[in-house]
Amino acid sequence: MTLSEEDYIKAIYHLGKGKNTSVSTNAVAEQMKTKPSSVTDMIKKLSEKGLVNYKKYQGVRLSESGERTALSIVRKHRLWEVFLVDKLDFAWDEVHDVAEQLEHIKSEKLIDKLDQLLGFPKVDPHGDPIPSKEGLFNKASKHLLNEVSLGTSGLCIGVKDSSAPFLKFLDKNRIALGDTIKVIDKEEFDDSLLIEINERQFRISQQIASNLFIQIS
Amino acid sequence: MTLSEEDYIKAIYHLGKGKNTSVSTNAVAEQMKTKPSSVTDMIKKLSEKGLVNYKKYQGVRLSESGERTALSIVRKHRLWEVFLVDKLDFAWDEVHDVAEQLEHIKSEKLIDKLDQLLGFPKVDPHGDPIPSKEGLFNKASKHLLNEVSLGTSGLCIGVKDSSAPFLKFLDKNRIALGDTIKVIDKEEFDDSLLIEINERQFRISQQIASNLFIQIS
DNA sequence: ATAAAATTTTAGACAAAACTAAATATTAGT
DNA sequence: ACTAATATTTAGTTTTGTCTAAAATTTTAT
Repeated sequence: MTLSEEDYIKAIYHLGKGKNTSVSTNAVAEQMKTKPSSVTDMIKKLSEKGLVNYKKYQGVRLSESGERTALSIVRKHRLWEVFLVDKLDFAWDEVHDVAEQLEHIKSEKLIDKLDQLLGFPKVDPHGDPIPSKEGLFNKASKHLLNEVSLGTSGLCIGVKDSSAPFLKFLDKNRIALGDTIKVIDKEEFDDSLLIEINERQFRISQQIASNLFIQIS
Repeated sequence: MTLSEEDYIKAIYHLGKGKNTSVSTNAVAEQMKTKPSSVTDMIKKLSEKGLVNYKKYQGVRLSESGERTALSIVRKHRLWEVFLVDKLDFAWDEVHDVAEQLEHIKSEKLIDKLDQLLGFPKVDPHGDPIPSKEGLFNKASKHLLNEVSLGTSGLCIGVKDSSAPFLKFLDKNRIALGDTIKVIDKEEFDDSLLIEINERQFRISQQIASNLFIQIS
């Protein structure tokens, strides 16, 4: 597997996850910041290698083996993120680009030992689950904050958007994974929420709420 | 810098280090396991970028900036080796290939933090010095075991050949860095040595001796 | 000193992964 | 159902790093 092939597999995985449908050429092109024609070329190659199922004009879908490959890359990415935060004191908004490079390192032993060093973590610094070696997830039930009913409280366990600007916003507002969040009130006009975290009450917009996962107590 | 450019810079560095002379195209080709014509092409590119000094038919030599680049790669390689051995329990004969990949990861912060995590080591698991961020070495005086005079004793501080077979041989014979070695006798016929390590006396060939560095007490 | 041998460079090609422009297929709007 | 708009693929180039074969230069050996 070349670096580029791995990037495509990961892109197709992320675009297709959840939905049970195939991924369009254009969507992959946008994700990969490349042109649709380049995507077609690469998809053909991946298809010949049996990593994706592809019929002209019908989009792509990962095959069994493509899925395994994707999960192994995601596993590596997330373990490296944990390493960067737990062992090297990176902030959670600084890890993405480095993990993006580290995920391509080829050594099964390296990843097994890293997993061990980190104490077999189940989630990465953004609360995303780390697939096991066998490609299995912790399917913990989690809810977007903007979708839970008024009065609900729960543990903040993850973010949907893990871009640096959003994570920095959370830091600035002292919202961290592990905090208990309670939804006090909802404003009908703009769907903003009044929430309580550690005795503090404040208002967050719908955009913020729709990117925070909580586990309902 | 592409991956390939970095590999060439490193190869030229290793071939030229010590000697104060330029490196031949053929030598680089052999080291890189590629053809001389490919080397010529790459050298031209590196020369345009100011990383090497090159005149047709006269071999190459790293420029100031090429040297800095090489040292930064060597620093990364050796720090990762320490990480693999100290933190992930790799054996010293298993680290090379993985470090070869890790050395290309681009993040200054990553390397600084790694250095800190490891306690600012001065040498890698094979006893090779780790350049500082500024590209400075610990120029500890070390001697090849086959070159010291009879009766000399000292600390085993490094290996010249760090290939897996040689390192495995040392493990099997319970010779490790940090051991005190004394040269008891030398056989004129084949230049083999009778040495003493931890009360044990045994004979090693000239080939072995010429790949062990000691620091004379 | 010069011919033979070895080394190095040039020229021309190829594979991977990207691109642009043009052609083709699908989807959507009326 | 048919046309317009959109999405996708094809064809033909480009760039990077490699290769082979041939030409040029340097070194070695008589």
